[in-house]
Amino acid sequence: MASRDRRFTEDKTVLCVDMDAFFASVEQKTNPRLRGKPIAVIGSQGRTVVTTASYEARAYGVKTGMNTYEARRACPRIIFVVGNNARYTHTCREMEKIFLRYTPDVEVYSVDEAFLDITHSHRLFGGPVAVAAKIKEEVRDLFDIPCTVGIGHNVLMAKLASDLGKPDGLNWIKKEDVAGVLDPLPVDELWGIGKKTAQKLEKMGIRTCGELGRAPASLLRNKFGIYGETISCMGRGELGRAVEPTQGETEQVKSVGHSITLPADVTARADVEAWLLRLSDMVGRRVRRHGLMGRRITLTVRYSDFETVSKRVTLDAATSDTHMIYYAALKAVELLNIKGAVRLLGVSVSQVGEDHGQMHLMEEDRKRRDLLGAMDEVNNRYGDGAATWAVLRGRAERKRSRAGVISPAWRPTGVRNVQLK
DNA sequence: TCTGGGGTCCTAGGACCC
DNA sequence: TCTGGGGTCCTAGGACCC
Repeated sequence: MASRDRRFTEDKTVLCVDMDAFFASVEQKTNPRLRGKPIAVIGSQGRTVVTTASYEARAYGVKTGMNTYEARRACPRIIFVVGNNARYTHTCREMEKIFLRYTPDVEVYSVDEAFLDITHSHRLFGGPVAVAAKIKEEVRDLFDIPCTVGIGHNVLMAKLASDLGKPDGLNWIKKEDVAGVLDPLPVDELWGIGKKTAQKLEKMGIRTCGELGRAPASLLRNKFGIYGETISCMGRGELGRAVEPTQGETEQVKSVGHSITLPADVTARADVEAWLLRLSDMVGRRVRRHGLMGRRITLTVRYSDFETVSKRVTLDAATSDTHMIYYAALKAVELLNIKGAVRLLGVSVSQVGEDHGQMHLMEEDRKRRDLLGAMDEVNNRYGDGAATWAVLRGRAERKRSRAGVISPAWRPTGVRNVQLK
């Protein structure tokens, strides 16, 4: 059914605005000494990977996802810069204001990428190319950073146009040119087809989008299920997913979570518990800030050999309480029977819904809720960790990094703004 | 100095019921 | 007793994205 919707959606005029090496560009703009140099933006200190490499670094082969060791081997002069999340989300917010001048249908897909449906507005500004050019110019004027704008008749083609147009490009894949562009294009250049699917397709003798689009849909359906129908359409440049305007602060999410690769592997149960309390508190605060509650708690554990396992615990009632989340995580630890050195821990809350307030809280519960509220206020005003739990002292808390984490998947508003403040 | 962190969606397989 | 089949709900894990 979803695939059928995808097939028969009418043509639109869609822009994909994608910042070029966004985090690196912002850092180079902010700090002139970094301009023209190979830099890599990384998460917090410790065991981390390259989040964004500047184009100067990419010339040496530095790529997103490389660990710092590999990056330095590829480019000995590389400068590592710890990311500044507040700066990126601020820039993203300001950019959204520019987009909204051209259409109300703006989907801020991530902190560095947005889709604009300009089907009904582009004529006011002189057509799709004029809109794209104006947006590029305004972004350049205001922020002094480059972006690439792709134009297509749907989201899939707009995205592909921007990918093919990078960097600092303006690329329109007109409908009549779609087949010609797709025919020789490797399948994994399409948005939604990754390495694994590309490998499976290759075994079937399908390497290009042209081959994918011409392959019998029944064959793909048998091999990939519903997804097979979707990629069959994608091979022909059809993907009807509409631009979904961002809801801002009222946006609904399905899960809220945090995870961390520990500064060093831990084996002691007390260390695991201390980190879990810290993660539970981060999750609880974010959930409470947005007036949400969730019923399902998922613990994720990655061992030193990178084996990653998870355990879900479903509560009798939804909660936003740090301690309820924490106790559920501890229960999951018991069920998992953790053995060996732990590299990463994650806690997330799902089956999330709005907190409508509890009419008949017990006295105990009300006290706890008041305490959490007071702690949230202190932390929001004075910074993460100003008010914390006694057990954290000397363990996880001491190792807390100032930088926090950065993730390109963030959005500037709503629950998916991950900044804890 | 080996390999981040935030999400969404789909599927296989087990439990349970009729 | 030598073993149905359909439906639903739940969980763990995988693929994909930025």
